[in-house]
Amino acid sequence: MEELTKKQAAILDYMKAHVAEHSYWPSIRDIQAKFRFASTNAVFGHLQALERKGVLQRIPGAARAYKVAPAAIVEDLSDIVIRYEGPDENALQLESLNYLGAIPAGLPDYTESSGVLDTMQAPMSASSRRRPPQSFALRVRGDSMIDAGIDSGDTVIIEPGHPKNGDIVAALIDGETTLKRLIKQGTKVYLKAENQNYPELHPVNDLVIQGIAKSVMKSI
Amino acid sequence: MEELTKKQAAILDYMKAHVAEHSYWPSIRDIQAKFRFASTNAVFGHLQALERKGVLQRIPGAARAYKVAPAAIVEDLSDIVIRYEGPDENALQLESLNYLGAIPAGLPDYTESSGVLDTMQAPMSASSRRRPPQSFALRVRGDSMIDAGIDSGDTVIIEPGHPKNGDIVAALIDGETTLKRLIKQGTKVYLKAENQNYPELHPVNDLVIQGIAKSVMKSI
DNA sequence: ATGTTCTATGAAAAGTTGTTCACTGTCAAG
DNA sequence: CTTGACAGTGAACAACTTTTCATAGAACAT
Repeated sequence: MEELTKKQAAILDYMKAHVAEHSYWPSIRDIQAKFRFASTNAVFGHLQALERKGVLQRIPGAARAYKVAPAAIVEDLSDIVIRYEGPDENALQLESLNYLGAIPAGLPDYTESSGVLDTMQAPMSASSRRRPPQSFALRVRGDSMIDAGIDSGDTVIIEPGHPKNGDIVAALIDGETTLKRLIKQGTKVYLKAENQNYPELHPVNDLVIQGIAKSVMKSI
Repeated sequence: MEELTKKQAAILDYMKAHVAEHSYWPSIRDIQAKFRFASTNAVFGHLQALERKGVLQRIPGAARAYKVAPAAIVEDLSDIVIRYEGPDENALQLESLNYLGAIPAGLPDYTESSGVLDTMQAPMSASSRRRPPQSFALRVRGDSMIDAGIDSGDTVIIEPGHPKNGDIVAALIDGETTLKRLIKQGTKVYLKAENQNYPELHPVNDLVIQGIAKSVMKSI
């Protein structure tokens, strides 16, 4: 796909965010005000560019009427399965995958108060690939978190942040990503599997928290 | 919630369907043309009524700009009365269901190339996950699907498609989106709640399937 | 009877919105 | 050094859209 410029990506992001928040598209003048353009034509040009590059479809003459292309693609994606090879028998094997952001704009039954789009929209704001990652999804392999309602095959949404005691975190240990509950006891930090067959705590020294597990997605 | 008149419900349905299909709201004239009103003011009055009854929020002066009240979301499903106005023989056949998913999705360049609408960069290499571009999420309110593992507060991912017998579908009934299991018995179609407290089947004859529930997302 | 709500028409006004024209400038590629 | 893509200003226009006004019949409850 043709590359978007910084401004074009910013405008597209704003439009998506506006739809997510208000459930309807912004007008050209809304965008103009947001980016402090002195002319509506500045926006107009960007929208034309976005349409020419195939990421946005305008409906000529119609107000606040757009469609977003179903793809702002990261092309060089290679499948990777994280295999656990260390001594910890309880470590989950996690497969990283793209967060699915396929939420059509202006959906019915969405309001700003629902909170649904906020959850879903967060990872979408990182449409620019150069920005640091925000949230992501991990597919769970293994059963060491079944007592927390996380089964093998589920997809866990990981968001950045400082974990509190008791949070389920994605942690990088020995180069492997594991999903466990973070337990602080005094100055010590443990990772705890949520499976009564493996109740013991695992003390760790060199720990990299990748994020906090906020929600789990299960196939029906 | 105050009861909607038949016309009001029909207009609200159309508006939701329009958003689901086009990703932007219809204008008053769009609605006028759909219902063959001779005056835009007919629509205007209905929209005012819908707003007064709290199911729709208009943004004064703005074009194609609305919000639907959260009360119109999947609320307590047990309270929903499914209108049944014909003899049982007239119950919908599965093949004749009005399916909203036949959407000219997005732009031609990206219809089939990738199922990912938007991505973010995972901390590791990521594998893409296919996903229909017109899927969306609904937050569930109510407990009538708890036996299917769908609790109040969960977010259900709805994907377009032709539902098979036994699928859990999001259906638009009387302006309300409901989540129930689709049951076909002979030539009749029922919606079934997955709660043993409400085991009976609900025959329906005016049904719009918005999509099939594929997965459920739970907060941790 | 009477007031209210729902429904609808028809025209016009008022405001919003998309679009076009003319013009200027930067920057990287060929 | 020219070409093309990108970014922007400013004004004006055309179109679209909402909103208001005046008017009125049907259904319904008080």
